[in-house]
Amino acid sequence: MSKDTLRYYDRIGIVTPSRKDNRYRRYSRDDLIDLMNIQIMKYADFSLDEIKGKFGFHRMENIDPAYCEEVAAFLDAKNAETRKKINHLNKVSSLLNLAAETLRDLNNESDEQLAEFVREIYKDIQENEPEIFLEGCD
Amino acid sequence: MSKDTLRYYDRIGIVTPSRKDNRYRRYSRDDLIDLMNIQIMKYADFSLDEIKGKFGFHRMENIDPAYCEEVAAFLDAKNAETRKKINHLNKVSSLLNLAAETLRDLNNESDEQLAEFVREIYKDIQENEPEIFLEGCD
DNA sequence: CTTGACATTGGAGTCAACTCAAATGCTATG
DNA sequence: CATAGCATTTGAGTTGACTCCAATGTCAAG
Repeated sequence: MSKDTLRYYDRIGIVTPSRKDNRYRRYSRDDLIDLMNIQIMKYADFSLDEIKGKFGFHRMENIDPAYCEEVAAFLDAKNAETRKKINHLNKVSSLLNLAAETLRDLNNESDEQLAEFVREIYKDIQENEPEIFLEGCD
Repeated sequence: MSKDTLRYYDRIGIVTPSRKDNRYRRYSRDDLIDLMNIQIMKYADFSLDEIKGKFGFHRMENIDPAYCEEVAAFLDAKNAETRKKINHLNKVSSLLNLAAETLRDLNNESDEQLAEFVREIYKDIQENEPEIFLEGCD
């Protein structure tokens, strides 16, 4: 992580190292553990806001089962989201495959296949835009 | 798409509808096809910049094979990227699973499993940050 | 004690893709 | 012909996670 990033995290209160009397930042072992956890969380696509809410985990004295369950549920939600993204990307990958194939081998029947697939995807897109009216559209 | 989005696309030159003498925008059939293609491209995670470069495809008179191959190669590159993302997200999903499980069932052996997996991921992260020196780090 | 290389701060800039606001123009309806 | 409800424009604001800058402070080596 860059210095600027660390200063930024300090500013927004995500990792606040202690200061000596010279005002220089000093990162404790626990701070470093926090930072490593943050890297992992970012890898898992958590926003800094989400991270800020959920993690004081190296102070492991107070393992409140209710809190654990809460966090677990949060992770589950994130996982559902993640699986949705994977689904989306799998479709994208198929689409790109088909499109490249079609481009390379024109007047193939893959043309119609591609068109069909695009229609599928178009339905997906429209589902995410509920209040669009199709009357008079063609 | 919102009006503002359409105006924005016009501004940046992605879809430029014709104007009547009243200066109102008028979208032709081809414009609409462009817009639909753009929706598909966005679904496939192309940036507007990428879209701007690569698409005049409804004017299908000039099917230059060399150009087709170029675009196909571009799609292939995008696909490789997409597969990488899928890979990443699959790992994330496993991680979230393991983490939730571990949280729900503490002092289980899944704890060590999780730790191992996190170490794996940490390697991944470090590979993307080549010039970090580990001397003296623990 | 000077110098160079760090550290500190507040504040501004960056990116993409919109989104919003204010001032003004056009048009269909009563 | 007044009015409502659209359209137009320029230009600024939004978001998240940094990134950069200038002005200043601190420290270790020579």
